[in-house]
Amino acid sequence: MATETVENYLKAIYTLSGESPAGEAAMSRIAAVVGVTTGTATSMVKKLAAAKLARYERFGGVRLTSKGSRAALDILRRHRLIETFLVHTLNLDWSVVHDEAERLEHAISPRVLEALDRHLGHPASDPHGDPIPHADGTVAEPASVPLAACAPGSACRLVRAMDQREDALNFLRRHGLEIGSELTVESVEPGAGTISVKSAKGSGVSLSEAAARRVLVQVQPKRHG
Amino acid sequence: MATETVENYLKAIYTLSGESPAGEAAMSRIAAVVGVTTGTATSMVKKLAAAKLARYERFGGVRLTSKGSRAALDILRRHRLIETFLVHTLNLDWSVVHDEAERLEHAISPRVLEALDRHLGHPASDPHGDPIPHADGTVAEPASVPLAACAPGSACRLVRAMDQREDALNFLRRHGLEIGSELTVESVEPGAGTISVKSAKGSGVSLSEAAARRVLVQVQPKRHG
DNA sequence: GCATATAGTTTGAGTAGTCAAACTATCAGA
DNA sequence: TCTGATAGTTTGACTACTCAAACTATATGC
Ligand SMILES: [Mn+2]
Ligand SMILES: [Mn+2]
Ligand SMILES: [Mn+2]
Ligand SMILES: [Mn+2]
Repeated sequence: MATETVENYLKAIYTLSGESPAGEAAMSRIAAVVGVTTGTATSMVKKLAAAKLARYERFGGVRLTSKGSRAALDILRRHRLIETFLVHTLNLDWSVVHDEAERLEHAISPRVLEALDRHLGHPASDPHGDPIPHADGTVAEPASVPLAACAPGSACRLVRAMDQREDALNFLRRHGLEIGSELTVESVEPGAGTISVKSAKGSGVSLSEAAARRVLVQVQPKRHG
Repeated sequence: MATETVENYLKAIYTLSGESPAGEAAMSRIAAVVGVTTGTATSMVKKLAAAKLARYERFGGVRLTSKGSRAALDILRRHRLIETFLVHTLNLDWSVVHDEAERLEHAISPRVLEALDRHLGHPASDPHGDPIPHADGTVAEPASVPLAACAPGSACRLVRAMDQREDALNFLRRHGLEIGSELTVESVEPGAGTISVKSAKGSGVSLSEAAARRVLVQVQPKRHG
């Protein structure tokens, strides 16, 4: 197996590539996510390339090989199953489980992982709505749109919170915004750069456009009548 | 916190000291348990001494300071709660959980540990009968005697399996010897160096004296009539 | 087209942990 | 008391990872 360090780099490159239009990860972003200097990231990426886990050329972007993606998905599966366990079985709050899973994901064996998956009933997504990759390396990403793209009056269901920092998740929870919450877009103020929504339970709340881009929803079909 | 490596040395020194009459751990035993050469163990023990976790002098034995013992008990608490979780919640076999816990024990935070303890109902002992140290650093070691010390005809209850190697535990399980099993000592053959016992469920079985020294029992009070 | 800010790279040095092999203290037996 | 055998120590070298700081390519803005 890869070392804990290598696993963290693979996960960082995978998620950054997914967020970028070019499908590439920038060295400085990798360094920031992993928590090292860019010089350190450069030398590590060279090692990943030598191990055929990443493709990379000097001053060009970094992307994973299929071998590297497969490994990254495996780590993501571990991470998300552990988060699900921490919330469903141990009753920890969704705002704290990310950091816990960040360490446990490197210590769990395939045997324990599959026992966990069985115990949880093979969940499709984690407490933040992130899809859990299957053991065979496939992932089903349910269709969804950023809340920021919704027109005023839209009725939607919150399906995923992309920003998993503790305070971001606490903010959502405090305002009745959880995975599965039904909400209505009250108004969009491009001038102020805010979006006001109202959840079924909980009063209305305003989000910045940046925050609303990191909250994914499914627009509800219109009701008859 | 200490590194994973340091934690493994502390646990090794703690358990070896407990097994030795002098209350000391020999360098070669530490090296064997941790899985390094004796030279490596020597240099690591020096670091532990510098960190006030162990006391040691050249060519003398190694023992933990109170700070070191406290740390070792904390690791043992994590290890045993994790084993208990793996058996009770995830239904893994008692013969495989030791190795799994060996890695997970270094990745679990106090928050997750206490949630696990709550979820399991604050168990007093792990699947092998090893007592689980309390969060305050105390341990209750219930009285017990080695099966090897029991006279023929004794009725006892199996309370602890000290040899946690996979094949040793599988052997016991296969012959109906589990934690809590009632058993009777049928005969002791000093010539052959064996002890024959019979469990309530399961046929009789012979153990070597060495194996019987690592199985702890409580002698049952005699029944009336 | 050229300067410069930015992003990326290289180098040199350091920490943590490890091994192989040369070496040394200790203790038991002759 | 000497002599090995055994257990423990030391040294030198290696891997994996990291940073600070000097350096360099690339993209932008004028
Ligand atoms: Mn991680
Ligand atoms: Mn998640
Ligand atoms: Mn361990
Ligand atoms: Mn145990």
